[in-house]
Amino acid sequence: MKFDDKIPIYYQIKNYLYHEMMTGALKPGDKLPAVRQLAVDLTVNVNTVQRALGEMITEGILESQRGKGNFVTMNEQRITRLKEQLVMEQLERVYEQLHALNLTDEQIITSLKQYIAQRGQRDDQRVSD
Amino acid sequence: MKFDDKIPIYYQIKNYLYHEMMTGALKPGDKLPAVRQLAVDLTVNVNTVQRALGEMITEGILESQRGKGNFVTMNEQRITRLKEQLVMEQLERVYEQLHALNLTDEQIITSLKQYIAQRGQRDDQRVSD
DNA sequence: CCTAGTGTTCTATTTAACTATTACACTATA
DNA sequence: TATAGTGTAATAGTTAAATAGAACACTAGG
Repeated sequence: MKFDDKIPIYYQIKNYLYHEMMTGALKPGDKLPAVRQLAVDLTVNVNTVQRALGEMITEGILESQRGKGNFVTMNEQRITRLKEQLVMEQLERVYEQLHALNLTDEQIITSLKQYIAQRGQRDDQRVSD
Repeated sequence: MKFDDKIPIYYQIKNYLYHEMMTGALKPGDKLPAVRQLAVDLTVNVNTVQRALGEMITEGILESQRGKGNFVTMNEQRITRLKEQLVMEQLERVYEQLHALNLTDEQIITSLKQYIAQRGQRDDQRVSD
């Protein structure tokens, strides 16, 4: 896995696992790969994986069972709330950044629409999906 | 100045200066505060400031004159391109992140609109501007 | 009971970022 | 020419993140 060296790896691992949960690749109750296996898959050290998982366990998103494995919480509300929170964080950040670049609310929305439209064109050229 | 400890300070300083240029607080040809003064203002070390400025000089956004100071480039096209690039980076990032959270193109635009609308309400309560 | 698979913890080491301090190079000006 | 203000560079020390390696604790199944 490729990492952005501007951001701590354990932090990027958390985001990776969040996304796996949001897209349904990891569902409530699912068992995660073993920490040693995750470390191999992500080409990082076990301790780095453990740090990421440790925080997610503290947050109540994951549940650890010693000797068995790490599991996604069965509490679906927690996952729903997490998704809302992650979306909100992204919106806040992009809004503040673009606002700081002196774009108006209108310009922010317009530029996003344009970006998506252009991206659509670009993707259409690759696959006529 | 407050920094996000997830991101290198020199990197955040670059962004800060970018924003100063985008909002017109720093115009083409303007002289920046002395590196030592910037270090005091931002409560960081001179070397950290220097690292940020050094990269911006390499990028051609700033021009350094030994003994005189650091200046914003007179080449306005470079600044225009920089702004376009910064906006595009933000759009790309938020799009990819929200897409990874399984939102459709439509949902991405809608959620941003909603966010801005809600934010507008919130701001209206504070100041009837 | 033994073993394989799992999570957990610890120590030591390396590396990048940041800091602290000092020195050097150049410019303007009194 | 002396001095103050500026950028530049080098050295040394600190800290957080990441790595490497080992040991410990628990579970399941033969």
